[in-house]
Amino acid sequence: MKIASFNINGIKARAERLLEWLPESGVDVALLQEIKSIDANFPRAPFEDLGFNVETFGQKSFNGVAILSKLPLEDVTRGLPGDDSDEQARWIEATVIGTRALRLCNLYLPNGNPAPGPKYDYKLAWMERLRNRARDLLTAEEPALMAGDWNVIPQPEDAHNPDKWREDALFLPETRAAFRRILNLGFTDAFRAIDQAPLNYTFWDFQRGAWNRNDGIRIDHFLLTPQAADLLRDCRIDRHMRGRERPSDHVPIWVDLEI
DNA sequence: ATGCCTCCCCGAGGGAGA
Repeated sequence: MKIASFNINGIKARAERLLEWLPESGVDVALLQEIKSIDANFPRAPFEDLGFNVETFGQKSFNGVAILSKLPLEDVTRGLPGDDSDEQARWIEATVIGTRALRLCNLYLPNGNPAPGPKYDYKLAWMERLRNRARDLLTAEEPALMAGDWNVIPQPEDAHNPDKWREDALFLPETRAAFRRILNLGFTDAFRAIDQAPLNYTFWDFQRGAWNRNDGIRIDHFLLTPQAADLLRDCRIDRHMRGRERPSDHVPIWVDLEI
């Protein structure tokens, strides 16, 4: 089963790219972030015509996540547990059944800039809630994954120019420590399990010709439970998507699981 | 040193992104 994560930076602006990439890539499941759309305005029909089931958790203008799946999606839940007052649409879960069940958690982690400040406080609090959900996933001892735009640069080799990011919410020591606290519960960073090389990025800024200079960062990640990691066949980044017409600033990353 | 693009809202120009 091939499962991708893709921050599309607006479904209306990216529907065309997405509709050509889905058949090309042969993904079974696509976890989308930043749909920037309310559920009612998500253009479901063209994706359903390609054979995908569509589950969305959107909001007006900002954020918003969605799951496209060729297999039926079961037990869909919306919103990260732990704060009923949180109105930002950044988390959706569902189960797909292959040769066995796989729980999918699709996340759009807060950016957190400027740091310090209330936005950074929100990011760290959100990561603490995420850690609680992650712990419960491990307790189940089943194949599960948490994937999406984590807005975390885990290590210096995950940035072309790490010094530029030293004061940034994506790379501050406290951010990286919070990410490690989740990872060290017992998850596998799927990309690093497959490829340890530097210069592998998933985001390049629109400005300053970042793409042409490969001035990128690796911030889109797949974290696998041990039972999912046992099934990992491959994990790759579709970096060619950044060079297409009217691209997102992120590109897809995908895993192939033997399930 | 610097938000230099691109998206959203909508129908001007500001907020957000990372």
